[in-house]
Amino acid sequence: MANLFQSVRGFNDVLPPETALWQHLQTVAAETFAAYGYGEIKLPMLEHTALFKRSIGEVTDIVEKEMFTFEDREGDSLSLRPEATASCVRAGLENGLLHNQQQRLWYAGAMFRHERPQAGRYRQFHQLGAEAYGMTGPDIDLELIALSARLLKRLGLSNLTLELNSLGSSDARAAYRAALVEYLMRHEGALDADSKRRLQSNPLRILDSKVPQTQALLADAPTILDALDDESRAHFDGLQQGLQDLGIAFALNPRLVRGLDYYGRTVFEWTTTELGSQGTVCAGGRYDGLVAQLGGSATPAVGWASGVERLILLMKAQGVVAPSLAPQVYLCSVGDDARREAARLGERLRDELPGLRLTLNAGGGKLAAQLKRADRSGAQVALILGETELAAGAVQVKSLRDTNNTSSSQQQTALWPELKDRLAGLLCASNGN
RNA sequence: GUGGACGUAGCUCAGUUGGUUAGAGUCCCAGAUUGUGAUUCUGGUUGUCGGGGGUUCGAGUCCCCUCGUCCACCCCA
Repeated sequence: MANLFQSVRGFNDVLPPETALWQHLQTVAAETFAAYGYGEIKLPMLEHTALFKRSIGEVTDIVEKEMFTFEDREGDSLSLRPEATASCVRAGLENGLLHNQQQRLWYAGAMFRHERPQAGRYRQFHQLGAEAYGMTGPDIDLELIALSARLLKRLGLSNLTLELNSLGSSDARAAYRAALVEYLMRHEGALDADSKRRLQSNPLRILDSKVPQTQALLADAPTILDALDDESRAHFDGLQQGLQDLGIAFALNPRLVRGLDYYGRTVFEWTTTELGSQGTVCAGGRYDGLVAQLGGSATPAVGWASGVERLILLMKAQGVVAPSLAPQVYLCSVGDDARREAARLGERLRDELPGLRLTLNAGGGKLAAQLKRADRSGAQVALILGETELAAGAVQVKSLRDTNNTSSSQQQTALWPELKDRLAGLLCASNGN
């Protein structure tokens, strides 16, 4: 054990039964995206490093110190994607998806960031995301938030807070940034070291500092919502109106900013207090400038991404149970002839009932041992095929779960042709939960 | 990247101020009726005490290094 290989730090295996939750999440997400007319886009995990520098921003933490970057055999600098929005825009431009048209896209996949691992934060992690292109008004911002709200709800999650802010136009943001810097400079002595450093590199990030002293200082700082330009103001008002129309509760948070440079106007986050310091479960916003910045014609865009591991963690914390993938039927056999017939019977039942989950006993064992495996497998019923049953063309159908039934209903003999109907009834019953 | 806690059978954990062949529960396997599980009883398997080095007559217990997990910071989904 000690000598075995270990996985790379922060790169985790996901095992059954947890994978059932992942499958459930994937299914619900695909259905929800489809319900809003979003099409799935599959994007590569590796891109030219320059794409991320250009989109996310040279001086962001992600680009400066968190990317898995390396040279390939030709000497090109490549990076494992730290997020998918840049790839999505690149793919949209490269495939002509963004030229004078609207697009609604979603993606799911692994992302890579070289951070110190922690629960809910891994070096390889997974995101689900949605992006919409070519729509300027707040209606599409609203749609994306409603979509995220529906997804979270359908996953069975609750106690989440939607935080909302607007970063305004780039001009308004620049003006606000200057005002904020000016204010903070006047109180520079009271700033923590990190914030002082950010004063130069990325002053807006000071807004979400956790240092109490800095927080106190920010209480009297100018707020970005007061600095909004008229157009952004109207856009933001429209979005809030829409959220009220749809009954989606939100909390305005003028300190909500993003770590990626391309965001402007609407930004939002779904947060929870049940996941320790990794409380953001879904986040996004508008990035109208990015398409042009990556070489396309000016194209408005909005999107969000959600951390799958965090969603799974929260689902577990809130007791969400995935539909069971455990076998419904476990087929036991006694004796060589019966074993061979059982294999045939198993295949036939799977032919007749395509949704059936049937485990065929393998590796021999006495009947007692086989039934023990049947029980542990989670199956509803065990089928027993021994020499007597083989001769009669029948099996014993033994219920493993109904404890309060009479013994006669717990085990009955059924002829092979009857099995399809017997098990079909079982399928309906167990799909219900 | 910074600070802290932790790392003992597959799993959950106990191992007193360093002292002989390292324990429990669970799981797994076998038996307790010859073809009947989940309950019960009996027996059995499993560990280089995360890895490496050091101190010591003696280290799971102390020291150093290293790897990993977790928490907070940081960052963000």
